[in-house]
Amino acid sequence: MDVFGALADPTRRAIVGMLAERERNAGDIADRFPIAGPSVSRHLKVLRESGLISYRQEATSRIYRLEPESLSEARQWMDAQLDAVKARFDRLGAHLDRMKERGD
Amino acid sequence: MDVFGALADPTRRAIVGMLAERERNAGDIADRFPIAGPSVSRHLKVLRESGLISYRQEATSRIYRLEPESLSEARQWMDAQLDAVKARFDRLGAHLDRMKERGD
DNA sequence: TAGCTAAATAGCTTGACGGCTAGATATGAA
DNA sequence: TTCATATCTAGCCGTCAAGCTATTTAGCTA
Repeated sequence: MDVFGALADPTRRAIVGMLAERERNAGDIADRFPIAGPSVSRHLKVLRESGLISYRQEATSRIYRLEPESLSEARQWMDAQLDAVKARFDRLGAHLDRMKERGD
Repeated sequence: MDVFGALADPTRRAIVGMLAERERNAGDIADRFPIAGPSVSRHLKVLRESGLISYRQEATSRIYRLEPESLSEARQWMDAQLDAVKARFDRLGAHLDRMKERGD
C-alpha cells in the first residue's frame, strides 16, 4: 500500500499524529486505541511498508518514529496540484487584465 | 468517504490531477482511462461526495472542476504533523545548545 | 533452562471497494 | 414524438482490508 492508501485509515492517521509528537513503543500506541493489539500491529505494519514510519528494537520493545520525509513527499503531490490550479487562475487574471487594457 | 480515503485510489488521484489543469466533462475524463465508463462515474461520485470536486450541468454534459479548498484542508493536516516534528527537533537543538554553553 | 513480557504472525469472518454489464434518466436535434 | 448522446444508477462478483482470537517469536530475568 502506498502512502495515500496508508493515510486513508483514521486509526493510522491518529498513529501518525501520535508519532509526530514523539517516539513511542508499540504497546503505548496500542493502549490508546479501543481495538485489539494485533489489529494495531497490522496498522503499524502497513505504515512501515508505506515508509511513513520506522522503528528501532530496544530490548523487547519496538520504538516507532515518524519518517517526515515520506509524509512530505505526499504533501508535495498536493502542492503540485494546488500550484497547477493557482497557475491557471493567474493566467486567467493576466488575460482579463490584458483585455481591460485594450478596452475589450 | 473522506478526502484521504478518496485520494487513496490512484485513478482518483489521476482525475484530480487532470482537473487541476483544467475543467473537463465526464466523457473526457472517462476516455483517458482503460476502465468502463460507469466505473469512472463511480470514482467521480466518490470525489464529489468527499468535496474534492464539483460540477455544473451544461446541456447533456457534466463539467467537473477541482475544489482546491478541500485539497488544501488535507494538506493542512500534513502540515500540522510536519510542524510538530519540526518543533520537536527545534526543541532538541535548543536543548543541546544550552548544554554546550554550560560545558556539559 | 523455565517462565514472563512485548510484539508479530496465522487464520478466520465480515464488510467495503472496484470492476463489469444492463438499464434508467435527461437533454438536444430531427 | 422519436432518436441519439452523455451520464448516472442498479445489481452482481471477486478481492482486499480491518477486525477478532489463538499461536509464535524473541529478549529478559530468575
